Amino acid sequence: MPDGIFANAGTKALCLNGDFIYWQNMSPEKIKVACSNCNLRELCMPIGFSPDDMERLDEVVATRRRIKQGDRIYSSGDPFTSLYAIRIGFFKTCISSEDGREQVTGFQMAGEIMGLDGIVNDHHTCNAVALEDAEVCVMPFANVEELSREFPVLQRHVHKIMSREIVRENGVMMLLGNMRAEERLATFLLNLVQRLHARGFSQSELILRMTREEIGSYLGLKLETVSRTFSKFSEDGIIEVKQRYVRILDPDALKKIFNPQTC
Amino acid sequence: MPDGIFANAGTKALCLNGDFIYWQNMSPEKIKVACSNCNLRELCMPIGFSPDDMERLDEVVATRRRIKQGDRIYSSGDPFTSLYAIRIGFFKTCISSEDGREQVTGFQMAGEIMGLDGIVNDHHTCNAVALEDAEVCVMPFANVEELSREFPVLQRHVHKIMSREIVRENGVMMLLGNMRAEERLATFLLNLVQRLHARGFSQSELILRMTREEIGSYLGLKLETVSRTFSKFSEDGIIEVKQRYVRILDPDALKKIFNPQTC
DNA sequence: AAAAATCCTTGATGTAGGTCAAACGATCAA
DNA sequence: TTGATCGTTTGACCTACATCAAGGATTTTT
Repeated sequence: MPDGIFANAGTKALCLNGDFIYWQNMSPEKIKVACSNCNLRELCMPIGFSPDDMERLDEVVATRRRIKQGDRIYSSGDPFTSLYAIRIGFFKTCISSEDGREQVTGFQMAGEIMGLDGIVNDHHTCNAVALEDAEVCVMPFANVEELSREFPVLQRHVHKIMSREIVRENGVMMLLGNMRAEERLATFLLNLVQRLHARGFSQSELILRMTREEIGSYLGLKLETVSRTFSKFSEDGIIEVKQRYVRILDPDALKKIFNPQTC
Repeated sequence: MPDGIFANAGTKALCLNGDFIYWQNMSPEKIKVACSNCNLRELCMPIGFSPDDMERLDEVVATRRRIKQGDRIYSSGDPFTSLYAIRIGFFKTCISSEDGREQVTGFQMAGEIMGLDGIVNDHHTCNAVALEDAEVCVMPFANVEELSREFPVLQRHVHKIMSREIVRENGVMMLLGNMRAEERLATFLLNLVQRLHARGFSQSELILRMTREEIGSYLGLKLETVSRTFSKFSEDGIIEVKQRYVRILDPDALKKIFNPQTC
């Protein structure tokens, strides 16, 4: 199956990725680091700015940073300085307890913002690990706050991003507290594919960037259970799985598992 | 055992509650609604303001609102207008899925801020239910944002509050995803008593304001398991339980359960 | 004060998912 | 090409917690 620069290359990948390919052929130094000419800005920046304002807004982004697969943007305990907007790549955030247990707290893809956990204590409390080679926009939080004071629409945007994360985590609590394995995995798949679709990818095909163990950690399941549940879905004709490749054959069935009543 | 106006009346309750009693004897209309003369402000407002600034800051709080036990400040679906700072009382926040399953997402006490979930979609996504008669300060979010632009220290404070909630929920994910029943309940008790202690209450005694079922919902357990785990702790001499009353006899043992390695 | 409704406890039994183990497939380095 | 490593699948068995049930305690209603 095809696999592009982007996290999850489906049939639609190329049309969205055209300028990324162009961009990849340039050295990072030559790129104008600016939101105003970034084709992801409607994902990570507020919309409805005037061209003039947009130029001022470019000041939030200081630099870009490349992160190799397996490397971290930041680790638990690191001093907090910046938020990070994902340009390319796929990340997980995780925390680990003193006795070594790891909990994946989220998976992040292009256009999403990372680092919010660091604000409260001026230090990060989780690790942000690249699950594939990635690039992020570094937004020093001082810049974000300063411009937020100037631009109410940016201020509102920052608040919404944080609120969205709170609401997302509420949903994960529901998942971990109340759902059974099949429901958890169905929810997970539907959420992933929905976010990918919003980025121009297929709504039926995806390449998982994470291991069964990482999925399990996020969903509060062991990797064997994740694997078995994938197999179960496959036997039931709901999905087609081959290692990291997943094709959703019957999305309604997935939604039905996720919510038996309404569908 | 004594029980005051406040959520959890321990031995220290009275010394902190003196002016609350005074306040309760006044009609709410006569109270000057202001942070500047609120003895909880160091909990819900940034510190280090000049008296002049403090006066401006009083503008964030529009009114106060009393909520009877069992009533809600807001429900899922309600339009979002304001944040709420708890003055008196104890709350739970919860979400419920279409098929009726309820997930308690948090318990909130005096000085804590509620309503952040509503920012992202201009509607609330959870219910805020008073577990005892309560009173909150209503802070219209437009005021908060406006003053945030004017006062960087308030802006930073708002960001920290939201970040703190994100970090808290990360911790709950670890709890729900990785811990066993005893660890969950031990963590829960230690957290509760620590927050109460920060408010001047005993660090060994508390009155639970929530049912076993609500604790169970928060911890991803059934009420019977919560009850059994309480009994187990009691048999082991770690705590003393009598219905809603809990006395922690051996806090180190609780910490050990919570984290077997370090203690 | 009696009745009703909640909430809590405890016992008996069931099961979803964990644990342990083995084998298979894919990837990568030599 | 071969061996090593890592991730995945699948089977057999086990256990922590859920479920079902009954009785007791506490609070609320009448």
